[in-house]
Amino acid sequence: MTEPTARPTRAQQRRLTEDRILTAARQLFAELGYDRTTIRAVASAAGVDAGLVMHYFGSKDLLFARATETADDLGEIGPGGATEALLTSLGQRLTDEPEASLAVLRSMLTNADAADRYRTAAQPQLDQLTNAIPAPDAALRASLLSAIIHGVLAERYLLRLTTLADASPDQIITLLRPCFESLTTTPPDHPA
Amino acid sequence: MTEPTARPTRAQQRRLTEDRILTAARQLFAELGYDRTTIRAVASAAGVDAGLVMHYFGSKDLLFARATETADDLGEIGPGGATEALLTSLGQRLTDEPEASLAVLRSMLTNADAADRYRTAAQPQLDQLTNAIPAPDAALRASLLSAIIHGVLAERYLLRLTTLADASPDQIITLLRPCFESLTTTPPDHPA
DNA sequence: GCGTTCATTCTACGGGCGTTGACTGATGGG
DNA sequence: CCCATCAGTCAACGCCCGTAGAATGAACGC
Repeated sequence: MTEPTARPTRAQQRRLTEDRILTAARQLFAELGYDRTTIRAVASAAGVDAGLVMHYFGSKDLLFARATETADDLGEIGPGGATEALLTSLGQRLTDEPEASLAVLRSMLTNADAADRYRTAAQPQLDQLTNAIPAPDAALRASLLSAIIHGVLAERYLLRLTTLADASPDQIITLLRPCFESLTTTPPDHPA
Repeated sequence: MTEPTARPTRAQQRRLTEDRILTAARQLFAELGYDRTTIRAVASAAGVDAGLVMHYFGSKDLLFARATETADDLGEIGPGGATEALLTSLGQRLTDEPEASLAVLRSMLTNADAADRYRTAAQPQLDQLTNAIPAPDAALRASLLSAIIHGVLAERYLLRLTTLADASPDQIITLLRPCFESLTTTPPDHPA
């Protein structure tokens, strides 16, 4: 009987190496942004040669696309449940921010392709959110909510405004709840 | 009598050229961010040689610092007037966003040095805002307000999320007012 | 066992970058 | 009128980047 951990098959090895590369890439893209992240740096962080990264991923752009593939979903949004769905999602992203999400966030701003890719990927979620908001300007409200969430994440993780970086997710969520509520619900009509 | 527009003195000429360079730099930094903006591109947009830009500004970093010098002030904030002060300032920036401000916004999110410089520059305003908020967690509230504003500006001008890019300042401000109010005022106590 | 596939490395290229310093020619003060 | 000053150009540097392709040696199918 062969040791189970003995020698990885070639396919396993390949998958392992690709994963190491992707992990390193996510970390560096998140930390430095697209431009300042070099293939050589990714390779060396993953303990391989730059040529291998090219061989496996084809180009820096493709590596970036693979590294930032992400499927953060809001899940089902019941009617009126938009606020809680958003707060839950935000809470998660404030607790353990996945590197990939940060990489997207940072790189959207420097890489036009990343921005496009993000726009396309985020549209369904934005639509879903829009549908959950009972207001004529639901689409704009949804955009504002998205902007607020990104703003908070950006200042916490990218800009590292200390007050915001040190705050607990609970504090932030408590303060933001009324905000989200006012945007997800139409105020009772009382004209002029 | 000499023609007033005849021949600019050497000092005038210098000032004019520096201005052309700074304008071009602001535009490019805002559009492309720090890394993708090259001195050569700035120079050619200003109609001069790259060497001249170095000669006048010393380095790319210094050029960036000069191009993004900005003094957007909130003005005096009376007690309880924080919401209106913020909305007014936001309204202005939604109407005619100056290039310099966009350059800062884009670059601070993608360049660590720019982020540092911004943090320092913005601290006084953040403090001012903090002092205008009557709550124990005023500092965090101020940070959140700043995050919201930046989030909205970023998605409107940098990411160009269409819904947000097309909306009128008034619409945005109307939707955001309750948000700002909930963050600048402590809700009436009603424990447990 | 053998030939092939494939993970991985090495070397090298062309290009663009920030930056430098020598150069040129107009300007302007004494 | 002359000479120092200064706006502005030009060519070159060293560096690092993304990328290509040949070389190597172990893993694997037959």
